[in-house]
Amino acid sequence: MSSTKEQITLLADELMRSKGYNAFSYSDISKPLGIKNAAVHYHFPTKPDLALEIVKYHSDSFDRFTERVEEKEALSKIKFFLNFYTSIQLSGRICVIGAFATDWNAMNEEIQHAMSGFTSNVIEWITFTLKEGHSNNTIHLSDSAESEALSILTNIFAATQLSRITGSDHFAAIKQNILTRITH
Amino acid sequence: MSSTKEQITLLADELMRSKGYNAFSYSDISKPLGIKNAAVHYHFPTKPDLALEIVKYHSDSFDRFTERVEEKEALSKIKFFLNFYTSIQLSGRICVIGAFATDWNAMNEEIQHAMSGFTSNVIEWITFTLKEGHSNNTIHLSDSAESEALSILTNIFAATQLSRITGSDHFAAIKQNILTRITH
DNA sequence: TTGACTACCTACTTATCAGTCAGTACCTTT
DNA sequence: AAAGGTACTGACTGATAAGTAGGTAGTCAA
Repeated sequence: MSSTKEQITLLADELMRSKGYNAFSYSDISKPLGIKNAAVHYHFPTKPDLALEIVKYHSDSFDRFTERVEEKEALSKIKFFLNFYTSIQLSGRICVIGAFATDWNAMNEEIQHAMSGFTSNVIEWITFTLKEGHSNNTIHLSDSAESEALSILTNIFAATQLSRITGSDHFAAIKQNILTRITH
Repeated sequence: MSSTKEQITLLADELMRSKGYNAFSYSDISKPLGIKNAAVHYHFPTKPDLALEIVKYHSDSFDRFTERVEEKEALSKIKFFLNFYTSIQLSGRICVIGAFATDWNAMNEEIQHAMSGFTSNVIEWITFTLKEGHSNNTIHLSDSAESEALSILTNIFAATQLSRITGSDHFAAIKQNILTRITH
């Protein structure tokens, strides 16, 4: 049902987050989809165009996520957010933030700008949600909401990276540590 | 004073951690050093050989670091460790753990094994140091030493990545958050 | 002083990369 | 039925990638 353009985006995202931006080629996309390289270039003239689409895809996904959980309790929202990273970890991928950060200096300004905006949105959402939970006594904060948000975000996205190297037990431990910190 | 081999290793490490493993070529190394591509291949026949040397370099550096701070107080050791990451952040690089994690599935088993060993050593050292500080009441722990170690490590190495995207203020906030947590 | 070794260089190969362009089949719309 | 747009394919190109073969200058030990 999904269009070729969507299939390309999804596969490129998968490749980007499993091997890295410069480790996959247009052939790695065209071959599994049974199309030609030129077809990929038709939808995304250059590789940076494709990278930009990946950022937009994550941006849209995150927006839809925040809408889906909007009516839930603050602590529940954070748990859903962390569970989303569990699914990333289980599929052997890493968070898009870490993937782009590594190749940052190989990216153009447009992509950097889009990634900055997306990442800021994520930080703002966590910060706001922590404040929300703090104000109704369901979430404990021992530092400013933004500092705690930054701490949680770096913990969980780096956990997807670290668990690649040292195993999934470490992901679980880090996730649990976050929950212990904000609920104790 | 430093040999060509050392210069190659240092530059490759710099490139790896600023652009990513697959974004630099042997030409990016040979040109700035005023040597030919073949000279780089003489010291490191293949690119994986070069990547392995980078891991060994960080492994050795970390061993020397732990020896240097051996006689210091536990909290001081952690502060030196975090300050090391500040210098990484200031030079615009990212931690080698994050750099290899992103390109993990593009690395061979030998490199993965070396990185796993190195990363485990880092985790063990932090864990041991936290226990040391906890036993003489200079470091506060609200979870197991290993979980706290994993949390601190992911915080600080992801902070070098995140600050690329959203600015160095976030690095400072995350670093401060770690210190607040273990000293409060 | 001969022979081996180290640390290169010159010149090359093969593969793959991103990207291009002319052409075409198949819809719509008019 | 003609015209135009969409979504491709086939057949390229030029650049660059990693890697190699063969030669050479300098060092050093016997």
